[in-house]
Amino acid sequence: MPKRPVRSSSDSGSSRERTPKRVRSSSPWRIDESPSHDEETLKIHVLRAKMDDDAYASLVKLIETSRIVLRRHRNTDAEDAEWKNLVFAEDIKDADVIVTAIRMRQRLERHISWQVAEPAPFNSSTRSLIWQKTKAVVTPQWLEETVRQGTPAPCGEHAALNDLHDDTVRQCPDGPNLLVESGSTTSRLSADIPPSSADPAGEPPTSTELEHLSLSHKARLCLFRASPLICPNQALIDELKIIQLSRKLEGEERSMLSYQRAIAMIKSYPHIITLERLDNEVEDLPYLGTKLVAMIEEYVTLGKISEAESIRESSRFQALSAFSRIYGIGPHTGRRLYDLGLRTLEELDRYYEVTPGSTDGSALSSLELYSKANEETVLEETIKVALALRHDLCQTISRHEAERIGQILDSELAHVEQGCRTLLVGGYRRGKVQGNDVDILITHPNWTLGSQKSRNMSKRLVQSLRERGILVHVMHLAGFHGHNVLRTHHWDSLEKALTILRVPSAGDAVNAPVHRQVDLIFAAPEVFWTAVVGWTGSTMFERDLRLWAKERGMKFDSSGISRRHDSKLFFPRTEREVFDLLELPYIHPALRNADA
DNA sequence: CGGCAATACTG
DNA sequence: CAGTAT
DNA sequence: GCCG
Repeated sequence: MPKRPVRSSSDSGSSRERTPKRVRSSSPWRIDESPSHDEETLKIHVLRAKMDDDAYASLVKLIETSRIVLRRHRNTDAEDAEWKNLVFAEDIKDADVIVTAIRMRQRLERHISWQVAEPAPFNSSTRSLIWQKTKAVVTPQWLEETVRQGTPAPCGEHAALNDLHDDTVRQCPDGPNLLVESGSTTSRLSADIPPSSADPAGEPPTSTELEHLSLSHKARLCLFRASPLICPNQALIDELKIIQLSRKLEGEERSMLSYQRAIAMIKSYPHIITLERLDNEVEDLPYLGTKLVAMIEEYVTLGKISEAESIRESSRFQALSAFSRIYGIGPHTGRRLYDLGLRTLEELDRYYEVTPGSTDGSALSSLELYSKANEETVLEETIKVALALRHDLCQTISRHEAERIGQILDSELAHVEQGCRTLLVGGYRRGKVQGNDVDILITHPNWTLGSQKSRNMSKRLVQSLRERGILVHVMHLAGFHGHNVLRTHHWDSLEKALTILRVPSAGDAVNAPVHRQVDLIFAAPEVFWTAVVGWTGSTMFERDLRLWAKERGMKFDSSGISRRHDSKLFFPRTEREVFDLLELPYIHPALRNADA
């Protein structure tokens, strides 16, 4: 039975959930699951022999753009994972893993000998033998599979040579202990090959043993697929994304959703789409209907999608997409500004700064709709700030800086209220190395229902940050009042503050810090793990979660999980319990990247 | 042909 | 209610 | 735009 008894409110402090080992950062409360200071790389060399240029290039690209997690234990908890960047090793001697298409020992030795022979020309065959035994030697499928899953595939399944099978297994970066787990991971592989097997979405596993089995790139919901950060068809996705964005900007919500779903589908498709694969398999995937298949075919044969091209070139699209990057300007406002003749952000500057008293007649008159000629509304103020800071806000934020911002917040929190815990969520938790904003989830053990204690924490923190000159602007401050519900003693179970911060960087006292958008989410301890899942994303993953929950008579949102008929609330005590409760297979955050 | 995530704030 | 944001 |  996946269900857990529900613990009621106040004593369910999530402090129990911390893994005592592997707490490395300065704040003892920080849930430190993927710190950069612990970051390592997994070096991979690709033997060029017996591979055409395209295959070689795509493998190298796959390596260079990927990031994976190693799991230490059988039941993967996010807190027990370690990130590795994949890097391409020029020199085979530096590699931890060797990828080759060669399947015969004699040929392999020839190629490996060359490269070893260079620094140590004599006795190369002996030498090559030695370090074959220090590295895993695997097929390209291992790499594809690894990237697809976001975590190392079992080397035993992909050993390039039978002779070296045992050495390869021993040297596998997922470690010998994971191989024991296989059964699941391994047999899931074969799910690719036969078309067979019922759609797992229709019949979810009830046992955690079957979790991996239930993941299939053919599933309708991304909850049952593995969606890695980068995928083999990224260029195609970039094209479709243009069309998707265009639909959104033009107000075609539904069409936009279809593209988003198609993109998510492709995102979890583990192979490069060729014409052959398109005919055999891809065209039957969910959400790839007539129109999308036609576009994919166009892309596969011509290397581009004409509609995407023309959208890219259209000045309307360029203007609308630029406008919509400004906080507070969405599709509708963007189109109206465009209709007023505005085309660039510089023109927007003038618009929002010049109060619409009178200037040139034509366009400006209708601007009165915006501000009632008297007070500057909050929205306008926010738009002005966002416009003024756009050069900062558009710069991407490195994971390193995101983590640093998290640390600053930790220390700031510490003197606002003792005992806070924070967790970096959003894209960074899914493994992104850069992003446009930073999402930080905050909780406090004493944050309980009846007690006023540490409510208003958001306000106090905001106040304190403002006094220190760190907080520049609050876009939006919201007390997210739980489920309206009757007998829910839950009032402030979740609040959020969307802010602009300027965090002084440690080493650099010279340059002014860049303004960053930081979303602070405050969750009561009972809903902490629900909030974690709700704020880790990706967007499609969240939509599918809610969809799935609804189909099963449950209601999911980041401030709580409840049963629809009786509104009974559930308070999962780990992230995994959230999945169990919804009868879903656990998916590591790194595999929730269902958006482009 | 209806439905597509769900919720809160602003104006 | 429509629009925007998460 | 696609699904049930």
